[in-house]
Amino acid sequence: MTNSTYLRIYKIIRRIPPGRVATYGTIARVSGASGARQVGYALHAAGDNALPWHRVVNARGTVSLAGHAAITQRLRLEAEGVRFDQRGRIDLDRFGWSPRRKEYAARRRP
DNA sequence: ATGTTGACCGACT
DNA sequence: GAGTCGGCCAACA
Repeated sequence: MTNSTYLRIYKIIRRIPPGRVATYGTIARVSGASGARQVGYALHAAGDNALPWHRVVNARGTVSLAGHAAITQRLRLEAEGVRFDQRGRIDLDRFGWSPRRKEYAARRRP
Protein backbone atom coordinates (compact mmCIF):
# COMPACT_ATOMS: atom_id res chain seq x y z
CA MET A 1 0.00 0.00 0.00
CA THR A 2 1.78 3.04 -1.26
CA ASN A 3 1.11 6.58 -0.28
CA SER A 4 -0.03 7.36 -3.81
CA THR A 5 -2.88 4.93 -3.39
CA TYR A 6 -4.00 6.97 -0.41
CA LEU A 7 -3.82 10.09 -2.52
CA ARG A 8 -5.88 8.50 -5.26
CA ILE A 9 -8.48 7.49 -2.71
CA TYR A 10 -8.66 11.03 -1.37
CA LYS A 11 -8.89 12.41 -4.87
CA ILE A 12 -11.93 10.30 -5.67
CA ILE A 13 -13.62 11.20 -2.43
CA ARG A 14 -13.11 14.87 -3.14
CA ARG A 15 -15.05 14.33 -6.37
CA ILE A 16 -18.23 13.12 -4.71
CA PRO A 17 -20.85 15.79 -5.29
CA PRO A 18 -22.79 17.24 -2.38
CA GLY A 19 -25.98 15.39 -1.72
CA ARG A 20 -24.61 12.14 -3.09
CA VAL A 21 -22.77 9.22 -1.48
CA ALA A 22 -20.26 6.64 -2.64
CA THR A 23 -19.51 3.27 -1.11
CA TYR A 24 -16.18 2.02 0.16
CA GLY A 25 -16.23 -0.71 -2.45
CA THR A 26 -16.83 1.67 -5.33
CA ILE A 27 -14.03 3.95 -4.23
CA ALA A 28 -11.74 0.97 -3.81
CA ARG A 29 -12.38 -0.25 -7.36
CA VAL A 30 -12.02 3.13 -9.01
CA SER A 31 -8.96 4.20 -7.04
CA GLY A 32 -7.19 0.91 -7.51
CA ALA A 33 -7.08 0.21 -3.80
CA SER A 34 -6.76 -3.43 -2.89
CA GLY A 35 -10.04 -3.57 -1.06
CA ALA A 36 -12.84 -1.75 0.60
CA ARG A 37 -11.30 -2.07 4.03
CA GLN A 38 -8.27 -0.17 2.82
CA VAL A 39 -10.49 2.76 1.93
CA GLY A 40 -11.83 2.76 5.45
CA TYR A 41 -8.32 2.58 6.77
CA ALA A 42 -7.24 5.49 4.59
CA LEU A 43 -10.10 7.59 5.87
CA HIS A 44 -9.29 6.70 9.44
CA ALA A 45 -5.71 7.76 8.82
CA ALA A 46 -6.81 10.97 7.11
CA GLY A 47 -8.52 12.14 10.26
CA ASP A 48 -9.53 15.75 9.98
CA ASN A 49 -8.29 16.34 6.45
CA ALA A 50 -10.39 18.61 4.27
CA LEU A 51 -12.26 15.67 2.83
CA PRO A 52 -16.00 15.13 2.42
CA TRP A 53 -15.56 11.92 4.36
CA HIS A 54 -19.20 11.96 5.36
CA ARG A 55 -20.17 11.10 1.78
CA VAL A 56 -18.68 7.64 2.11
CA VAL A 57 -20.97 4.88 3.32
CA ASN A 58 -20.92 1.11 3.19
CA ALA A 59 -22.50 -1.07 0.51
CA ARG A 60 -25.71 -1.41 2.47
CA GLY A 61 -26.23 2.32 2.44
CA THR A 62 -25.68 2.77 6.14
CA VAL A 63 -23.13 4.71 8.11
CA SER A 64 -20.20 2.58 9.22
CA LEU A 65 -19.26 4.67 12.20
CA ALA A 66 -20.11 4.37 15.85
CA GLY A 67 -20.99 6.92 18.47
CA HIS A 68 -20.78 10.63 18.03
CA ALA A 69 -19.07 10.49 14.64
CA ALA A 70 -22.05 8.64 13.21
CA ILE A 71 -24.36 11.45 14.28
CA THR A 72 -22.09 14.02 12.69
CA GLN A 73 -21.97 12.11 9.42
CA ARG A 74 -25.71 11.71 9.26
CA LEU A 75 -26.39 15.35 10.10
CA ARG A 76 -23.99 16.52 7.41
CA LEU A 77 -25.60 14.28 4.81
CA GLU A 78 -29.10 15.32 5.75
CA ALA A 79 -28.01 18.94 5.52
CA GLU A 80 -27.08 18.20 1.90
CA GLY A 81 -30.45 16.65 1.18
CA VAL A 82 -29.63 12.96 1.56
CA ARG A 83 -32.61 11.12 2.96
CA PHE A 84 -32.44 8.33 5.50
CA ASP A 85 -35.24 5.86 5.95
CA GLN A 86 -36.54 4.80 9.32
CA ARG A 87 -33.87 2.15 9.64
CA GLY A 88 -31.13 4.70 8.97
CA ARG A 89 -30.54 3.49 5.44
CA ILE A 90 -29.81 5.54 2.33
CA ASP A 91 -31.36 4.55 -1.00
CA LEU A 92 -28.25 4.04 -3.10
CA ASP A 93 -30.24 3.94 -6.33
CA ARG A 94 -31.17 7.50 -5.65
CA PHE A 95 -28.18 9.01 -3.86
CA GLY A 96 -25.40 6.64 -4.79
CA TRP A 97 -22.66 8.13 -6.95
CA SER A 98 -19.86 6.56 -8.90
CA PRO A 99 -17.33 8.23 -11.17
CA ARG A 100 -17.20 7.53 -14.91
CA ARG A 101 -20.85 6.73 -15.26
CA LYS A 102 -22.05 10.26 -15.33
CA GLU A 103 -25.74 9.65 -15.46
CA TYR A 104 -25.52 6.58 -13.31
CA ALA A 105 -28.16 7.27 -10.76
CA ALA A 106 -31.24 9.16 -11.75
CA ARG A 107 -31.23 12.37 -9.89
CA ARG A 108 -34.65 13.17 -8.76
CA ARG A 109 -35.72 15.59 -6.19
CA PRO A 110 -36.01 14.40 -2.60
C1' DA B 1 7.81 -14.02 11.85
C1' DT B 2 2.90 -14.68 13.78
C1' DG B 3 -1.59 -13.23 15.38
C1' DT B 4 -5.25 -9.86 15.78
C1' DT B 5 -8.10 -6.23 14.16
C1' DG B 6 -11.08 -3.59 11.39
C1' DA B 7 -14.99 3.53 8.99
C1' DC B 8 -15.87 -3.76 4.38
C1' DC B 9 -18.28 -7.19 0.98
C1' DG B 10 -20.68 -11.00 -0.94
C1' DA B 11 -22.66 -15.28 -0.60
C1' DC B 12 -25.29 -18.12 2.02
C1' DT B 13 -28.61 -20.01 5.50
C1' DG C 1 -35.77 -8.99 5.78
C1' DA C 2 -32.01 -10.88 9.72
C1' DG C 3 -27.94 -13.47 11.13
C1' DT C 4 -23.51 -16.08 10.02
C1' DC C 5 -19.48 -17.06 7.72
C1' DG C 6 -15.44 -16.65 5.07
C1' DG C 7 -12.56 -13.78 2.39
C1' DC C 8 -10.03 -9.80 2.09
C1' DC C 9 -5.39 -7.30 3.15
C1' DA C 10 -2.86 -3.33 5.32
C1' DA C 11 -1.67 -1.82 9.81
C1' DC C 12 -0.44 -2.79 14.19
C1' DA C 13 1.40 -5.25 18.56
